Amino acid sequence: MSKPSRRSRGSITVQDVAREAGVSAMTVSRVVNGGTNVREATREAVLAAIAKLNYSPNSAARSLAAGEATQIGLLYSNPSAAYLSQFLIGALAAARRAGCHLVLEACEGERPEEQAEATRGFVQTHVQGVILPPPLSESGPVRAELEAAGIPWVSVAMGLPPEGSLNVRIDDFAAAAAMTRHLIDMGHRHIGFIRGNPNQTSSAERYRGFCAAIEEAGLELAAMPVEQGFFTFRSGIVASEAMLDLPKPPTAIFASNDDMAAAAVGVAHRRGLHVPQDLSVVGFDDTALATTMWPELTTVRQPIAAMAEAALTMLLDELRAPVRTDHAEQVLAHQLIVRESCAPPPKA
Amino acid sequence: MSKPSRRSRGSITVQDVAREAGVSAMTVSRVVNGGTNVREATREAVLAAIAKLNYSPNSAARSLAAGEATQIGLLYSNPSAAYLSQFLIGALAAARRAGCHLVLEACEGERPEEQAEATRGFVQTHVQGVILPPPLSESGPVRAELEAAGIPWVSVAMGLPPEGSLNVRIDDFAAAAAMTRHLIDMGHRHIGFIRGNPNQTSSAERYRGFCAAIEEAGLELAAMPVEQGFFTFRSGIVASEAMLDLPKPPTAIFASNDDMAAAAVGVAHRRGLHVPQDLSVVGFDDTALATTMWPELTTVRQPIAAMAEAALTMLLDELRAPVRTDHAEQVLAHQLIVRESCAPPPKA
DNA sequence: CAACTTTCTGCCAACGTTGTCGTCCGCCGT
DNA sequence: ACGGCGGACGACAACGTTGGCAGAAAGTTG
Repeated sequence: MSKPSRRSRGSITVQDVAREAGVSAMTVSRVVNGGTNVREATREAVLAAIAKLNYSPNSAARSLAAGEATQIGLLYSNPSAAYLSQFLIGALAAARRAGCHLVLEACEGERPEEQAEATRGFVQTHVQGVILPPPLSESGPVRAELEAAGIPWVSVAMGLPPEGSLNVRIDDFAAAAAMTRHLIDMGHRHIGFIRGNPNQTSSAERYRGFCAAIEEAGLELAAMPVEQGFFTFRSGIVASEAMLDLPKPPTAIFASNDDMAAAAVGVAHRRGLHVPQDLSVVGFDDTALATTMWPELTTVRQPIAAMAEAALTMLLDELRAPVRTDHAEQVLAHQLIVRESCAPPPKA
Repeated sequence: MSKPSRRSRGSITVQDVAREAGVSAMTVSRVVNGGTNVREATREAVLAAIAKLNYSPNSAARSLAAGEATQIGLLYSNPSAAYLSQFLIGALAAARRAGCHLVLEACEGERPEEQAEATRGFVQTHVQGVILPPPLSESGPVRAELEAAGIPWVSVAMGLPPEGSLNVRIDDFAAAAAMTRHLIDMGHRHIGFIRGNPNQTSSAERYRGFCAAIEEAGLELAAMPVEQGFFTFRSGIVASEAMLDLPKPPTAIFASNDDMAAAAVGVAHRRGLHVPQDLSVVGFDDTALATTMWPELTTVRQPIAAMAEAALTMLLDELRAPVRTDHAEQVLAHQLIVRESCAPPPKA
């Protein structure tokens, strides 16, 4: 017997499967991927051999041979940690299936130069494509830098994506409208709205959704208190205080994200208002925060992990496409999550 | 000119660098990794060529040729989302440097069979090693399954790791003692403690640290209210209510994690107690929650990302070691984060 | 200066997979 | 019945890197 090889990992390869099934390695490969032009009997034999030997393809060899994109960038700034972890889970799952690596890069700064800088650091590491979760999906400097380097990117969760961009999102407008309708259906007629950070188009879309539902119900939009927030907990405190200081405070507050909703609940408690008996509060995003507060928050759930997966898949399709596809958009379904922070308004 | 190759990626390879530097590909490889036995002049020439051509090694080819471990499992259950995102960031960074893939698997269930099941699913995907963040780092079924399959693993953040295990952690005992001392230094003499989930040894260690600091200060341990919690927000509510219902409630509450501390703050607010004027509350972990509440939480920060990196590195060392190293342990530094939820006790 | 040791460096093969292209076989139409 | 055609499959090379070995260069000693 010849000594096998100096550095054999002893793992099962296509060759082993091919021998077992009595076919060639190429046929095994064909069965494993897609499997066009393989006779049914052959396929079954191969599948049986795979099962018997417990074969799993070597992803390194696969990437090498196929010459596929292997480094995908993910530029994150500081969305809520809960958002990021869900996002990473989805992206990782898709990346592993595709056999590519995720390259993370943090971009903490707000300033344009900082964002451009982080992006350049990225370009130099030879990533073939970039995924941009919010709020960076809307950052001008980042996109300009990628454009200049000729690197394709996918924006995630933009409210209103520009024409010709690759993006994955939910329908912020419809979700916000549905939430507003839920409040109206409960009997609220005086609803405060805390807007999101204006640097994201989803803020505007959510506000639009709110307005549309109000008018659709025949209520007077101008009578609704609206405060500007910035998606941060602190901005939520300021906005809610302003709202509750009004001569006629609202009976419900719709905050554009969970952090600000949590702030509203905190402010209400501090003023001796009970939630939801005295004041209903609802949020948006369904982050972990929504269930680590009391009462638990009624909110809108985005399928974050699924959005990340869709983004990565879209990006890989783009990279592997022989010709540049001009534009792709995917809108995933959101979900209204009803918990305990919302009740009919107190009797006047 | 000969047409290059049917599937040339046009990327820079070692060959290009070698040609540019006037050496062989092997020498380039040696310079890139470690660079033992290369003359200084040669090294410089190679580095110059690398810089000039902007070369970056192909990780797929590298993994393939070196035959290194490429699939590392990460079995996560449901620690706080903030914890997981930090953990993933650290693990991903290390994984990319090492050129290996992270395989995630969720393990939501509490029941032993569910945990064993999730682990088996893992074993079948041919992961070479597994990282176990808390609370799974202490799960008997998971570890038994891995042991049976002969897959090495690294436990992260166990309080008191067993002999002969690979693990990365902080000193929970010292951290809890330091936090307790901080409260005592502020003047508190009557401090309540909410214990963590008994399924994790870090809970016991944190409690030990608390006790040690109390006795060290000459206070009577038996006089301190202690309630059992389970690291969840809800368990924190129950524990804090019990504590504040006491005839002589404590002036400060030390919760074994941030979620339970947030619950304590919520309960206090609901009873009209101001934090920190009437009651000080401190937590442990420094998750995102600590800064999305009001007041912001004094807590202990674990270097989560660094722990994940250390765990992955340790695991790879283990896998590549020719002989099984018997035992490795790494204790990273924690940090006391002082914020606003803590003040001297009210005058009696 | 010769003989020997040590440090460097290059050639070849191998890692496990997929793309290309050619061959073979059977089926169909005429 | 024969030529053509297309589907199924295999042989071979290539992907970019690293390990083993051998040979060259440099340094050391008598």
